Amino acid sequence: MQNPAPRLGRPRDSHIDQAVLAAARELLAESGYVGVTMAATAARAGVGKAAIYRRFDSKAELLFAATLHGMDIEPPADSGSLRGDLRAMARVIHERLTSPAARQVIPPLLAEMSHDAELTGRLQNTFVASERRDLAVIVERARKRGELRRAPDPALAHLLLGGPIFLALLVLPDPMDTARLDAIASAVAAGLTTEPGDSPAD
Amino acid sequence: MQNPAPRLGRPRDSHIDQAVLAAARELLAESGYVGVTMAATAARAGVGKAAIYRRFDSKAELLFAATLHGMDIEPPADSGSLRGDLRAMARVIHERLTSPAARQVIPPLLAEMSHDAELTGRLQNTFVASERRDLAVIVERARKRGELRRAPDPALAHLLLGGPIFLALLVLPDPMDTARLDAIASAVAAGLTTEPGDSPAD
Amino acid sequence: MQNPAPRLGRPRDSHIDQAVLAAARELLAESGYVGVTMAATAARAGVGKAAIYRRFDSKAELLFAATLHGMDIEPPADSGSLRGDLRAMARVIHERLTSPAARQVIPPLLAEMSHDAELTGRLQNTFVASERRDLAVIVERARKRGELRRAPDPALAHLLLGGPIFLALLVLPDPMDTARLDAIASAVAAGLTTEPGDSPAD
Amino acid sequence: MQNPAPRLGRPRDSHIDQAVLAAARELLAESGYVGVTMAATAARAGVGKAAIYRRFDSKAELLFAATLHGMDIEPPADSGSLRGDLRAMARVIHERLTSPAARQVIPPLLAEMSHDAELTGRLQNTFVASERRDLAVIVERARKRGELRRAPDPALAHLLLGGPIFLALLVLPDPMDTARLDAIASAVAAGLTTEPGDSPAD
DNA sequence: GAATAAACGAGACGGTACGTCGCGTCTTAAG
DNA sequence: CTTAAGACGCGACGTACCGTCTCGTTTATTC
Repeated sequence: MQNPAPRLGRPRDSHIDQAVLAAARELLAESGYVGVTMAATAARAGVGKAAIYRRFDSKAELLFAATLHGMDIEPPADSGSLRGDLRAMARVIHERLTSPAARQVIPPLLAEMSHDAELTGRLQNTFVASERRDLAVIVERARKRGELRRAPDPALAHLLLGGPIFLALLVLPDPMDTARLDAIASAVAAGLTTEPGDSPAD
Repeated sequence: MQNPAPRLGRPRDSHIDQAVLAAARELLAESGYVGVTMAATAARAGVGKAAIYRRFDSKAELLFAATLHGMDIEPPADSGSLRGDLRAMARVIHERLTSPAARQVIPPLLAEMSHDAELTGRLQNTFVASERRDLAVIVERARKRGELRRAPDPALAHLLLGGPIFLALLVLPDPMDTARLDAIASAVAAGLTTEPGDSPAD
Repeated sequence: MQNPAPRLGRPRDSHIDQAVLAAARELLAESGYVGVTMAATAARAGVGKAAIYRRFDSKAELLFAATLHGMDIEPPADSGSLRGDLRAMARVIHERLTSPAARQVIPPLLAEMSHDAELTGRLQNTFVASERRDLAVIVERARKRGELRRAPDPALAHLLLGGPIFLALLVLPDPMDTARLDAIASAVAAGLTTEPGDSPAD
Repeated sequence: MQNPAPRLGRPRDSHIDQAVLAAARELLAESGYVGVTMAATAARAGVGKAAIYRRFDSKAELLFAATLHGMDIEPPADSGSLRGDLRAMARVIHERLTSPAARQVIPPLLAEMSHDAELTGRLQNTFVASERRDLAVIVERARKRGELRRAPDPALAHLLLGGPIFLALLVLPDPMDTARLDAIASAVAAGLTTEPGDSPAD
């Protein structure tokens, strides 16, 4: 995305924003990430290519905005237990990652990250930051509940919970079922609950 | 890669295999995945493009072969405990994923997977299958040792252990340190050890 | 150019006319015809693009107005001989065509003529018509003087005198010197003086 | 055009040369210079754009090659008189300039000359140089015949004869008829025959 | 040893997306 | 109604890269 606030001259037509994003989503669904073309998107939206490039610096930014931007996750409700909270959280994370659009778009965007710092920031912000924030809440809740003696690093919790989902999305052929999702959440809950010193050998 | 066995005519020059792979690795280090060009690779190797395409079906296959192929992981030694085995395994997985070449190459290859079934198989075989096999050994060992009452699904173990490492590689800016790697392994060990029914709410 | 006479609402700011033309001339000198951009001209003049298009229909019209319009040639003084008159006329024509601005602008405008009838008319009026008129005067003067038995077609005279100057401007690398200009005028004078039937073979 | 002589690798397909030039000529006839598009030319020729750019540096070079290149004028036959030779020469020049393709292409190419030195050379070579050469022959023939005491500068002769034709082509609406062409040639013959000192006032 | 078959270096080829740029029009708010 | 600013539709440009094909040449195996 680009700078949002000019106050002089003709203002951006917000209908175009919507038309472009919609066109991009349609083409993505029809032809996949590679099949989405700036020219085709412009044509589908009834818009000039320049109008797109005025809003998005690149195809990657466009498709990010069309699919992932604003897909905020809701703050997790208190289920009464750490494990319950993690299960809910796992489902939320999973859901967000496995929408058809997201499945199409995430791998190429991850590939783009190496040459696009701005996109990198955007992706990290969308996924990592918000999820860590929510996990911090969950973990703190568990500590207050007495399930945890000390609240572990939310970043660790995020890796433990989100990592398996992420890996499954990217390299496994078939989507995960709820049972497996719950098994992951349970294992993470157990892993977080057990103190580092609890195990016999260290 | 392609079929290896014609027996007529001039045989393949095996020097070329090496020269091409070396050239690809050099260019990858210099310019990143996108910067690697088949033409440049051929030129650098002192070779025609056809000689490359005779060996590799596509740029993706070439770079896979140049960086990831044959990077087999050694079967994990018995450390005496599940947690110790997982720590060793975590380090092995991490090491393999974070070589400079692998970091450059993995994201684009993941993106390529959607339109290249052969590559998909190759990647899954290299990463998922071998790691699952090794984890199966580890888990079975722990069961025999008495650490686990029932051996959990190796696929689950793989997701739990490999997922966090994978996620960190792809979306986090900085590499993981050993402490975090160990923390992950410990948490996974605890998660696997705790029976599903042990927790109060299920 | 466009219709000059609105009488309602805010009157045109005549400072803008000058600023635009000056900006166009500056940019023309700096960057040549192609390098002149409507946007850049507007910016240089401190003016909106609309203010330019309100005055000129196109880039071609603008640059015509900025460089050639009003460049009227003075009626030729009587030098006492056809040859003298033609020499004076040749210099006038040459001078008008070889100002730096004119050299930059004439070839593109000639190219534009094929798709712009209005511009065609303007150019023909500026160059052909006025020069023919003046040549008609010169030729008629020569007839009265007795140098010519019959006044030849002024259009022919114009082609004979203006053509060589034009050709030199467009395709020759270096500008013409006065000697050559005089030689051309002399030859044309001789050519017009000699009756068609004077030559042996016809 | 570009360098003609590689001896390694796959040779240029000369069918493509012809197909591209033919396509360019067709499109030129259908849509005019501006209407000719590199993409359309490629499509029409059943060829990739790169194959065109490999042969021609720019649209201007392509259209030059498609219309004017190789349009050499034949050496003028001896008609027995300077005037006859000039008439023949005038017709040859006129004919070359007024083919439909040439009429379309010459004005834009003249406009391109200012930013394309190579094209400038090509055009000067095609038109100026060859015509001067032929005129030198004609003038020398006339001198030997005794029609001229001294052979005038062929460059001057070229300006006098070619200039009017050129001017008529570029700025006059309608094509010239043969009568006018002959009148020009006659006038030039007379102009060249008359010695500079013959006229009363110098 | 000649014939065959394939590999080889070089680079042309078809195709196609990219991002940029300019033109001339349109849309604001301000005057 | 004019102005400054600048967004808009359109569409061409020239570049780049992919993966394939075509040369002429080289190098083994097979007849």
